[in-house]
Amino acid sequence: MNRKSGCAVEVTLSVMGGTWKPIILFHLLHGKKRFSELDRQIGGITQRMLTLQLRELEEAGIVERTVHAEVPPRVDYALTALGQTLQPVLLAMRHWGETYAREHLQEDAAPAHCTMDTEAAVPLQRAA
Amino acid sequence: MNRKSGCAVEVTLSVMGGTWKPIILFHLLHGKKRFSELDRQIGGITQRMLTLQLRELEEAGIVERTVHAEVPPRVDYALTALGQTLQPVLLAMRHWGETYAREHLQEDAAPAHCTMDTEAAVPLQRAA
DNA sequence: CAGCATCCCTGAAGATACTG
DNA sequence: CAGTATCTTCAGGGATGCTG
Repeated sequence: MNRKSGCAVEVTLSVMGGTWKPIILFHLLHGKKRFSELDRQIGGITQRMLTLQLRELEEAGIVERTVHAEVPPRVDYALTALGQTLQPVLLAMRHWGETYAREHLQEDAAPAHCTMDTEAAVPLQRAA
Repeated sequence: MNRKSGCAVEVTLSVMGGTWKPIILFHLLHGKKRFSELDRQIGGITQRMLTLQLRELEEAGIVERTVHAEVPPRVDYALTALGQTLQPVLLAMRHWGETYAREHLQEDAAPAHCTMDTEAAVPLQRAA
């Protein structure tokens, strides 16, 4: 746990900070996803990174990993109740990014898989 | 600009991501601050890092740098109107961090300089 | 399919010293 | 006071190949 100056912001960062975690979490807001789905939907991530990040999120109690004892193997990941509470943060980030891109970058909006209906996605279970 | 998978979240991250930027921005929510004030209030950051991060934020149009032509030299930093729009994101992060720390880390809340009255701080100028 | 193991590399961040 | 200038370290991340 990294708490350089003891700020609550850093606690959040230590859990969902980094290059990939916010993106992974964002895709999971949609609902549970399989490893390969995440792999495909998040362009550019390596399997190694995806695995590592998912493990860290799992250890922080943010995502839940379910292994189905089948052949071929199937594993899916979903946000835990605690993970759901990150929704406001993630949505705030997305909203800001969209506005910034639109008003300051003059680029088109994010592609469909990112502009997905997250507002109407999974309802918050613990507004904390 | 890093847009690996084109997500709006990444746009936000590219602007306010990293180890120090959120913390710096957080301290600036309070109002304008001098270089040395930030240096002191953010425990553990080096002058070099502080300078670098502030320059990047300045270039992104998030903070404004004001040089006072005096002796001894004085420079202060403040959020621009655009920077103010990050408030919701920052506050959401802090709020989540506080709750997480309280409920899952069983540690005391953040120190005073972080629990500062940011809710009542500078009002949003462009809710975007 | 999901994911480890290995090796490698870059770039973010730190330490320290100096200056207009 | 508010930075620069160097040098160094190291962890985040990439590529590839193998396996239960």
